[in-house]
Amino acid sequence: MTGTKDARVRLLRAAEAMFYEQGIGNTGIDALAARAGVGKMSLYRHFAGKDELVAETLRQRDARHRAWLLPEEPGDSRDRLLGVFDRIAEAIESGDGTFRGCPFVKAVSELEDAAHPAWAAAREHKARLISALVRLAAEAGAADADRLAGDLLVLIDGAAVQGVIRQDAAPVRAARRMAALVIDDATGAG
Amino acid sequence: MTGTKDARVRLLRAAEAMFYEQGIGNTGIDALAARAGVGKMSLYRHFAGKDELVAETLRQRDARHRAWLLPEEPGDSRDRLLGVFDRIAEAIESGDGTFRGCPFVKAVSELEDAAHPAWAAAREHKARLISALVRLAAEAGAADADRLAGDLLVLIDGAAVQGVIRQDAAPVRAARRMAALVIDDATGAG
DNA sequence: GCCGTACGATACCGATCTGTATCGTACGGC
DNA sequence: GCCGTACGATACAGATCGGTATCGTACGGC
Repeated sequence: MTGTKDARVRLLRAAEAMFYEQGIGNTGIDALAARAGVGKMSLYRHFAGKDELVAETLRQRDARHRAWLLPEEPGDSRDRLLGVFDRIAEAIESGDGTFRGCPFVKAVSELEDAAHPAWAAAREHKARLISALVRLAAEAGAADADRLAGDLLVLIDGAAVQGVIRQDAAPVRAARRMAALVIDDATGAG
Repeated sequence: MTGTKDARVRLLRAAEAMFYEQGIGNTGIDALAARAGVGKMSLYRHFAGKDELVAETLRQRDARHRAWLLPEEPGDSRDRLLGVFDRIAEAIESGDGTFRGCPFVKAVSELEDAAHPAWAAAREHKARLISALVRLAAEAGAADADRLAGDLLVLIDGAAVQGVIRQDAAPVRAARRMAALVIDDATGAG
């Protein structure tokens, strides 16, 4: 390996940013390698091709994205569940038009072929996110934790999509309100 | 005009289908003209370019899409609002993997540039859909019809996105349940 | 019956795409 | 100190992209 940060991680970093900012189809291999400061052939030395790079990018992002939405912090389970919407609202308000929605939804939406490896990565991410939500829902005392987690994921994705189309956090706050309603309904709180 | 159905409408029909099925970026001009049974030059006789064709396709789809989600039918306003989710669930269950989510969300998600004419078309569609929802929400007796309509749109888009990723109508039914909860909460029903 | 025009077909343009081949080179393990 | 290897750079291949130019033609208005 060279003294530089390893071509592989530089490629993954550049790919993650460019795929998210400009779209996967609109990001060429040459531009990607250039931004990574890497020879084009290094891409094909480390990945089978662009599709595999896309999938690996999402796989790497999975844990980070979940940690961002549900950081490990002490606190009430209900607050942590609602915190997801605060993270999204912050991203919309602080980022100067940088927010482009859930990276996994975005990727899947661009890659029509459900057999694309990115689809598997996206589904795996959503499954793991659901697992985390189920755990918190159970901690919060939900009668049906699975159901509550599924409900929350609908609200999360809805909030992200609406937040993108209108560049506004208002729909996210609406989702947060509904989330509180649904949580309280599921936990028998008032 | 020739005896055929007018090149313009054939192009719009083919474009709408292909853009939705395979994505905008993945649909080439040549393939599009071929599927429309039209010479390639006819496309540029009727539209300024591909971008304008994309936008016009969405503009044409707007009214049809809203009529599909909220058909003009007699009946309780609350039922009509909830019917939106039944339409989506039907589309997922009947279509053999054909459902790919809201066409406007899909287009916007693929076209990064917010200045693309398709963005304006998508926003206009969502605005008109909101107006229709506000009207029904008011009819249903919502204290704050604007707020209820916004909430419902979050649920609608969330349902569509989740329905696509998992090819399953379960998230749509979850959204419908939440919609009922939110409507009753807003109208003081129980 | 003639003329204008919208048409389908096709060849072409320059740009860009993914992926490959081939360099010279600089660094690390032994 | 030498050798293997991972590297950056670059040229190239074959395909496809959006868009233009140029045909011959068939139809409708008058």
